[in-house]
Formats: sequence, structure tokens, C-alpha cells
Amino acid sequence: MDQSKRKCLESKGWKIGTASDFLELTPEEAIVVEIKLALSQSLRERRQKLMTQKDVAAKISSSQPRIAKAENGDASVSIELLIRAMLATGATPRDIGQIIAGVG
Amino acid sequence: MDQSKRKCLESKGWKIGTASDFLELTPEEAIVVEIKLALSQSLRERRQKLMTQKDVAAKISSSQPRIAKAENGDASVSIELLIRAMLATGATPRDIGQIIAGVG
DNA sequence: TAACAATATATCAGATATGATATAAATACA
DNA sequence: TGTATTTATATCATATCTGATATATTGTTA
Repeated sequence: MDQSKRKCLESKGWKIGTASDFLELTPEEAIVVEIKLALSQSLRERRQKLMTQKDVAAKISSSQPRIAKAENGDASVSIELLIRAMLATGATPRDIGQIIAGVG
Repeated sequence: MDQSKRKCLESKGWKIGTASDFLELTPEEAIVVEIKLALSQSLRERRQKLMTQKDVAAKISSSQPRIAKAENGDASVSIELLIRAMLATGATPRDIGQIIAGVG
């Protein structure tokens, strides 16, 4: 990973150490990060076509700020919240599965 | 869902209310439960062929009891831990995506 | 431009998930 | 049978994730 991507991730709360790559993460952790970012991106793309962050939040009893963080790839957002938000946009398990399958 | 399945889920900590179906869960929550159970099952199947719960735990800095809970579909286990455990068995994002895509 | 809607950022207390530990129960296998 | 291995259950302090709230920023539209 290049310098700019690392800085980007760090600004969102990801702790990827001082190395210039994912070397400080186990392979499993690195893939989890990639899965989260893929879901995050996809959530934003889907949601923008259909509704506001507030709408998504209401459907899953969350809050607009939390959906903003989800879409921004913030490290504090769980995979579960990302999936719940995706589902709120009408995504199916099939849609979500395909996004995850496309990682790596 | 029949009575026995409901009792089974409840014994694992799932709060599905008093109804005889998933009616007390939002559609999104119900799907999340199904995704967790699917990952849980798949984890056990994959893991048993390859290694012990202790082995999986070591690979992802978790503990054997936690892996046991993951395989038993305990409600306290996050999707993230399920995915990390799957990855520890050698599952790829593609494998995981297919399992999720098959829900519903 | 002004006014409004949408999104981003900051903070925080409460809830949930965590690994660790101890140990019970089950399973394998000599 | 007994003994070792594996898995399940219970408890707990800590870390992480949560929604709520306030508010700043950005974007849109009159």
C-alpha cells in the first residue's frame, strides 16, 4: 500500500503501525479491513441513489452520524453495522456476499 | 420458524421475543441472525476437517472458549469474529461471500 | 445571496463483545 | 477400563462499539 492510502486509513482510526504496508496486521486482520472498506464504499454508492443517511439510520435504529462514519470507513464501525446499513438500502444477502467475495 | 428452533436460538442468547416467528425482529435484524448462523455452521464444518478450536484461536489471538461459542451460534459472537475465524481455517473472501450470498 | 437540507466531526455514557481463566463435560484412544 | 485431548460452560474485568446529542461543515435551491 502506498503512503497516501496508509495516511488515509490512519486518519480514520485504523492502526496499521509504522510500516509502509499491512505488515503489522495478521493476514486475517488485513482482509477484515479490506472487507470493511469494500462494504463501506458499496454502502455509500447504494445509499446515495436511494435515500439520505438519516433514512438509513431510522430503518435500523441507528443515527445519522454513525451512518456517516460507516460510509467514511471509520475504524469504529463494525461489520455488523455495515451489513445492517446495506440491508436498509435494500441490499440482499446475495449483494453483500458478492461484495465480500470480490475482496482480495 | 418452529417452536424447537426458537427455543434453540433462545438458549444461545438470541432475543427473539415471545412470538413464534421472527416477528419481533426487523427484517434487517432477522437476516443478520441468519448470516451469523450460516457462518457459524460453516466455520464448524471447515474447522473440524483441519484443526482444533485451540488452533483457530491461536491464529487470531482469540481463545478456545470463544471459538466454541462462535461455532455454537452464540449471540455474543460478532460477525467480525466469525469471519476472522473462518479466515483462520483458510477460507477466502470468496468462500465467505458465497456463504453470505446463500442466506435468505 | 439567504435559507435549508445533508453530511461530517466531536464527545460521552451505556451496552455489547472481548480474551483470559477455571473447570466441567464430552470424545478419542491406549 | 483409564487417561489424554478436545470441546463446552461460567465468570469477569477490560476494550470496543453503540446511539444520542450538539454542532460544524458542506451542498442545494430559492
